[in-house]
Amino acid sequence: MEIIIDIDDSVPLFAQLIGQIKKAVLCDKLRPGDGLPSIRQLANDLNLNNKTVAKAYRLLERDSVIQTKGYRGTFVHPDAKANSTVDLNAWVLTKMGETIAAFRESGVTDSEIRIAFGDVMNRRGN
Amino acid sequence: MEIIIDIDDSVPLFAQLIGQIKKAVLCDKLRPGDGLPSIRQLANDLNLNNKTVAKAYRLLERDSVIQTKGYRGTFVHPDAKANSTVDLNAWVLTKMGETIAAFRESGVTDSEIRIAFGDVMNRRGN
DNA sequence: TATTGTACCCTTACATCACTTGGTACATCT
DNA sequence: AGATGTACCAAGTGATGTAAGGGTACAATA
Repeated sequence: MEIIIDIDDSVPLFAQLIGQIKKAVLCDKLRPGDGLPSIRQLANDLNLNNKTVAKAYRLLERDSVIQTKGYRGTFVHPDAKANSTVDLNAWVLTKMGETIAAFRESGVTDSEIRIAFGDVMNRRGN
Repeated sequence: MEIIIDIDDSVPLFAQLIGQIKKAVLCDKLRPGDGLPSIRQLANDLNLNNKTVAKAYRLLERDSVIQTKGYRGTFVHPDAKANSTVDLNAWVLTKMGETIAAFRESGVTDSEIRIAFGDVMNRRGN
């Protein structure tokens, strides 16, 4: 598995990692059940921080592209290929767009929309 | 009509102005048809910038609390009292809260929500 | 004991936006 | 001429978020 990370790319490092792994899955370079490098090892290989790799892995597991089996390591999810094409962000983008469009049509200022957004996001921690 | 603006208050100046005028309407210190000071004059009286007062007036007119009659000045809206209690932001806050709650329950990261929000807001200027 | 994923602390750099102020200009009315 | 609301471009300050890094620690496994 070859992974290339470009520090100068505007795309965040963790996002690049996610993209590379998803692409590897789609190209059958990574097959369900295959083992992935440990967080620390991959971070060392790519000269990244553990936290950065851990973040990528966390997001990939949430999307069911990979599967972490505790202390035994991390593996490619059985349905990885299908889940690599699913873009959760697309649905979020659509839904968010509808909501904001409704606000704007009601005459709500962009400024007020931003304030409301900030309030809601801060009212409950992640 | 007495208006008190506190520079050291964390509440934005234009928001303070809006609040004061709405309160004056609710207390019958301002009645429908009453004339309001011109933007420039009020800005001068309160030691504010024209733009700040203009912004407050613009928002107040959007909410039908006041009515600008071109070059003849600005007046209190006939339904000002009713419209002063209506809080557009409340509806925005609720709707926004529902949308974000749906995202969170789907496992979407706060980070991703913010990115989607930023994308949508920037995709179409106000 | 070494390694696994995970969690928490704090810090840095960078970007974005809200708010405010400044100045200038316009068409319209009195 | 003077006043009205409105529009445009520009700038600085402060707050806040992301991304990334450093460091340390934990329980569970081989």
